[in-house]
Amino acid sequence: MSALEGLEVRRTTTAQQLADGLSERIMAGAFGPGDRLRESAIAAELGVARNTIREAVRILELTGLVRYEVNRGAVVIAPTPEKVEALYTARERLETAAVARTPRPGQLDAITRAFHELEDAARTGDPRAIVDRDLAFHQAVVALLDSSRLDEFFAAMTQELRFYLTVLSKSETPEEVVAEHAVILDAIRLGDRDRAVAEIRAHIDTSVRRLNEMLVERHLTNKS
Amino acid sequence: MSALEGLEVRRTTTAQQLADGLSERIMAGAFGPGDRLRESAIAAELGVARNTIREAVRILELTGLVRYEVNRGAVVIAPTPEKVEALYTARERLETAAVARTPRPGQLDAITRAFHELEDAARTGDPRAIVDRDLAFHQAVVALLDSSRLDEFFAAMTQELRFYLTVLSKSETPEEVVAEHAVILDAIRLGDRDRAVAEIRAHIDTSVRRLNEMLVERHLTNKS
DNA sequence: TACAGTTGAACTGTACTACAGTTTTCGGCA
DNA sequence: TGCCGAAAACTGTAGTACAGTTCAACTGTA
Repeated sequence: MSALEGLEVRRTTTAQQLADGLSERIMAGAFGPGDRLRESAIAAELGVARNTIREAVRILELTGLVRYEVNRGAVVIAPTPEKVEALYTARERLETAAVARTPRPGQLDAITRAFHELEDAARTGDPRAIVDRDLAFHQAVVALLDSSRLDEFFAAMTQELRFYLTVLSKSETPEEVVAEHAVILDAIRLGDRDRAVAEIRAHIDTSVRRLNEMLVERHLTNKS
Repeated sequence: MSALEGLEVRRTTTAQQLADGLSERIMAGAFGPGDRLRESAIAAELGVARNTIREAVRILELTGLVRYEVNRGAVVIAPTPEKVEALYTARERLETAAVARTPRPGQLDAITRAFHELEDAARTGDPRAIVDRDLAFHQAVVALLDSSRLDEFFAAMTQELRFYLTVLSKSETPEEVVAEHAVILDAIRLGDRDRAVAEIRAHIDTSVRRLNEMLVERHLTNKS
């Protein structure tokens, strides 16, 4: 079997590929929040039929990056204070529940590794990479819950959040980011559950506050 | 604004209506787990175009009741021991995290109310109603987490679970169901978090075990 | 100048047709 | 019985068409 290791045929559809591609573009900011995805335009530009684009966008909808409005088609989600709040509340519940559990050794290692990768990213200073590692760290924390379904759910939220962060072009020095996560990791490693919970809370609190500030700011500049 | 309360025009598409209808049929058992939803057949029967059915099924996919397989189209999800396990694990994590929190008065009332409705349903003996109230009780418990996103996530899982239960035609006397939930409610009302967590665990444990037994049974009878 | 009403272009939602490539079925063959 | 290959059934995609909706520019009016 090893001679055929990794060999695989196409096993995907045009619509799926389009969905992936569109997802990337949206994440990269090619479409802003609230923008409509015009089917005919996209179809023409990419040389595919409109119904294929429609399928692709429906697939995209699964990831939560766009939603359909009747007679307006697919619209890129837009962050609002309420949505950000709801997202972070869910995160807080999951992450605090996670750190309240006794970690298995492998899980601790995974979190520690995630932290070190965050440090590495911070050194390079690439904001995009930092955000990625930041979210990966939290994903590793949620993995403490030992639930694949919750892992998936969190991953979906992460995707949404990453988009918001991209849109709002986060501001925070890499050192601060690392420091904030270091205390969380510390508490987890020491087995100090209460402190871990408190640190997670504090971390999420400042995050949501900062995000909302950026939101108002963006709103104001958009008005002008 | 109250003069226009509840007023709303049609605001829905054919595909959405079809999705709702199909969802009902699937839940009612018109399509068994693993069954394919054949587009042309459905389209012809309902007198709509095939791409409209396709859209409807994509919408259905959002609820998790079907998933797409390349070149096989939409397939109704089927319970497997692994899936049931994963589903219940996620439930356990959420519900135990929920009862570990201090409930607001309104929340306690909601749970109590849900319990009484479960009792009422148990008296009628209608299995379908009992399952509905059972799940509603747990939804009320998860609401303790105060997170709309988690409420939605749990609701989606509930939908999936309800389907599994329908398929496997659950066996358990109404009295047992009520008794199991009564102890949970009790623990919550008394503010005894540890016991609440333990009761939730026990409840979910027996549930998953019973479901898996029914799964094996079904598997065996299907083989014959 | 501000504003309500009208109009037309741009789009979405849906239908229908077509066809290549895949899967499934089914009858025969060993 | 179990395997094999051809036919049938079905999915994925393309392309066209059109009614109904949305939106923005235009018009006339106060």
